[in-house]
Amino acid sequence: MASTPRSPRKNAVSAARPDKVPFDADLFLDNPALSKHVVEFERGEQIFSQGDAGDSVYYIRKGAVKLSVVSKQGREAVVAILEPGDFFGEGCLAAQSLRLSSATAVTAASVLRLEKARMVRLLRSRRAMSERFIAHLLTRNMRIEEDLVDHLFNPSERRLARALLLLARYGAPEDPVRTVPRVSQEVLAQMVGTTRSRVNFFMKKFERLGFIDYKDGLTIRGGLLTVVLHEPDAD
Amino acid sequence: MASTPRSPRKNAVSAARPDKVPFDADLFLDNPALSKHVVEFERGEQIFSQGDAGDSVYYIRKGAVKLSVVSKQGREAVVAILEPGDFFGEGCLAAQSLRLSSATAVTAASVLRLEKARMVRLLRSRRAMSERFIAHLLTRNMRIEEDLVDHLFNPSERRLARALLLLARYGAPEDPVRTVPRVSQEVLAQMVGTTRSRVNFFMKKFERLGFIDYKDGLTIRGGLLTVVLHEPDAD
DNA sequence: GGCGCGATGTTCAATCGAGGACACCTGGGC
DNA sequence: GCCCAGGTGTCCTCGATTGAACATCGCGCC
Repeated sequence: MASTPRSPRKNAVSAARPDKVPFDADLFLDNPALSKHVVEFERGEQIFSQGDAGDSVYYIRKGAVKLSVVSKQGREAVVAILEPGDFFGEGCLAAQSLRLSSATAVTAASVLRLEKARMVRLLRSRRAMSERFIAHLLTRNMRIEEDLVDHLFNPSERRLARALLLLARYGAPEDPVRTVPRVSQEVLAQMVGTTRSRVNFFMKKFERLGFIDYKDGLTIRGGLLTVVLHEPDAD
Repeated sequence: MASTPRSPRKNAVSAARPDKVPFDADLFLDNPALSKHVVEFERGEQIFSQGDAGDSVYYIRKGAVKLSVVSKQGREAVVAILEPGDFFGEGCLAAQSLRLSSATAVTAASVLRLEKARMVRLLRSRRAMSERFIAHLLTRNMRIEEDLVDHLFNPSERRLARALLLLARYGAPEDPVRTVPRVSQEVLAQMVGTTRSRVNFFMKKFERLGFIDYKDGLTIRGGLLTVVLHEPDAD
C-alpha cells in the first residue's frame, strides 16, 4: 500500500553557523573553577548516542561537535555542527530523557558537562547565564529554521553551495577566500541531504567554475560561490 | 551554468505541535493587567510580514497563528503553526531587526504584543517568565529539528501523513479519531513541502484506505494514519 | 437561475535525484 | 614495493515529483 520502497541513503542537513551571538569569553562557563566538569574527546569520539538516556547539557569550550540523526533505515543526517560557545544536549531540559540525536567530536574537543539539575540551578542563579542560554537558543532556532527553509526551496546544488559557504565561515572571519580542513564528500552529502554521487558531481562543477579549489584542504571562494545562491532560482 | 530552472511552486513545512510544555494558564502573561498590549486579529489577517522591521515579540492568548516564508521565486512555505501559549517574533531579541517570515492569524486570534525592551525587562524581572520562555524555545527547537529530519528522511506521502496527524492533535487530546476545521490542499502542500497535485493524490489514497474522511470538515483516523509513518521506510 | 470563483479531481510529459556499480587514486602500513 | 581502505570520478537506470492543463464541483451572490 503506502510503501515507498527506499533503500539506505546517506542523508543530512546543515553545516557550520552563519553569524552567532558574540562569544563573551568571560561567560561564567569559561571560568576555570568548572574544570572538574570538563571532559575531553578525541576527534571522532562519540559524546552520546541517539537513544541514550541523557540528563546532561553540554557546553563546548574548544573544538567542534557534530549532531547527527540516523533513520530506522540507517540513513544518516548531520543536523548541526557546533563550535565553542555552543550548548548541546539541551533537549533533556525539556521533557525528553532520551537523546534524539548523536553527538560526535569532529575535532579534538573539550566540553563542559553539566548535569541537568546543575544547569537548571545555573540558569536560575546567574542572570548572564540564562541570557546567554536564551541567546543561544534563539540563534539555534534561526539556524535550524533556515536549514529547513533551505531544504524546502532549494535544489541540492544550491544547498551544497550554502553548506560550503557556511563551512568556510565556520567560526572565522568573512574572508572572501578561505581554506577549510577538508570534509569527505560523504559527509558533505550527509550535511546537504543528498547522495555522494550528487555531491561529487557538483563539486567538480564548482571546481571547474573556479568556485572551489582542492589544493591541500579545500579552498572556498566565497565571493564566487555566493553566486550560486543568488542566481536564477533561490532561497 | 548553475541554473536549475525552477518555476513557482508552493512549498512549505510543518503543521501543528506534537507535545508541548504544559501550559500554565497563570503565567504572568495571561494576567489581565497586560490587556492594554493585547491586539486582536481576524482570521486571515497579517500580523507582520517578512521583511518588515520588527521589534516586538508576540505571545498568543487565543487562536492560531501561522508563520510562513516566501522564496524569491514566490514559492511559499509554512514554517510553523502556533497556538495559545506560544511566542513568536522572538527573532528580534537576537540580532536581526527584519522579520524573516510572515505571521498570519489562522483563526481569529488574540495576541499580546510586547516591545523588545519590555520583553527583555520581563525576562529579567520574572523568573517564571524566563523559564517559560526557555521552555518554549526548547520545544520549538525540537519541533523544528523534527521537521527538518522529517524532510531529510521521509518522502512526501509520509510527510503528509505526519502533518495530518499533527493537525489532528492540534491543541487537543489524542483521540484516535479527530475532526479538524478543514485545510485546503494548497495549504497542506505548503506545510508538507510539495505540490498540490501530489497532496491531492495522497489525500484520495488515504481516503480510499479509510485513513481520513471528508465528511464536513476533515476527519482523521489517527490510529490508522499512523501506520503510514511506521510502515516500511521512515523517520 | 445563472455566473464566478476558489477548491478539487485527474492526467501527462519532462526532469531531477536516488541508488548502484566500477575503476582509479593515494597514503599508510608492512 | 605490495596491498588495503577510504575517498573520488563517472555512468547509467528507474522511480518519484514537478508543473501545467483541464474538467468538475460547491457555493455565495446578484
